Amino acid sequence: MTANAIPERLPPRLLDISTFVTAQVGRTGRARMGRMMDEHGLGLWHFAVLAALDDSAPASQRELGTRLRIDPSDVVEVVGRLEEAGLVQRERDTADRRRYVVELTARGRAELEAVTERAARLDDELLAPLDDAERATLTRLMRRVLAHHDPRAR
Amino acid sequence: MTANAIPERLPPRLLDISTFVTAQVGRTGRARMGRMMDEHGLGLWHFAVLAALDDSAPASQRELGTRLRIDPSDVVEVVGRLEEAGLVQRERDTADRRRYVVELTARGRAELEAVTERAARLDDELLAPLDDAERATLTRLMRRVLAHHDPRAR
DNA sequence: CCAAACGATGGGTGTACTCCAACGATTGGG
DNA sequence: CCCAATCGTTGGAGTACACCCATCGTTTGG
Repeated sequence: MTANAIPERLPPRLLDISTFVTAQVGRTGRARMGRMMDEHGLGLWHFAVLAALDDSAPASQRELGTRLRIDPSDVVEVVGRLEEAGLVQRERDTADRRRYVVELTARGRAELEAVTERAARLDDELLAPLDDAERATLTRLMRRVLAHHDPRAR
Repeated sequence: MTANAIPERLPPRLLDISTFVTAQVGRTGRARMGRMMDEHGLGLWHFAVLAALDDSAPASQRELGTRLRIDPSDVVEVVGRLEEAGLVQRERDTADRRRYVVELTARGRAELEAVTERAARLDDELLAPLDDAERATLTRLMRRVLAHHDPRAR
């Protein structure tokens, strides 16, 4: 009589809502990424900032903030930790001494490379049940969806 | 010179990570659902509980908790608000008077119906850039992915 | 009949994430 | 030369979420 008669199943109504399913998958994916970054002593934001610094030239902290939609107040902490870890370099702009010029260091670039590699592997784990073609399809569709809601994703 | 030279674009490195893209989409979807539920005076948990009560018979609060992975402590508040709103009925189990039997009321069922309808419309908005076939594909793939990570989704 | 188990409840903790107000330093325009 | 605006910075508020624990009434089993 101790056997639980309740099936450990989520309500069909919820499973029929793509938003719910997507949010759940996104949540677990984000959690895994977070745990992975923890092992590198960094948070998810740090990864985003490193990536932003890599793909476009050195930027001021404010530019980083607006680009990644992080509040300027929070950028301070993120860049600060990255600097402490020796992953970025922060120097006053000689032209405008109010702003900092934030730049990737060699170590920062290497770390970004390593994290990117691990992220790709986590992606594989997340989409494990899908074959290559299905993963490509899913990724393509999701990117279109994201681009529709966030112009920055184009 | 006031024109911002920084492109309002997310770093390609991030966009190449399915986990990131999925998490972003999930975030906006969840936010929209939350706003919608707010208009009904409820939170996302309340929707989940109503759905759980609808699809399977009346359950105890503990069963609801384990099924939806909500801490028993938190179930109390959710069910409490639902009862205040007249959407569920809470009575002592005559067989085991320790437990409550939580049940949907007529109003609760109607509210669930209304919320489900609105959720479906929000789903359409979320997947707006995709045609019907693509939406079906995406939903199917995402459900398989979720099922892989959460046995309750099968 | 009494100790152990169970469900419901209330309270509190810790952690992210987001946002806002204010300040010193600096710049550029009037 | 002065004043408004900008940048980085500090500090803190607010919310959401997931936990954990102590308590109380009830039931169960020896």
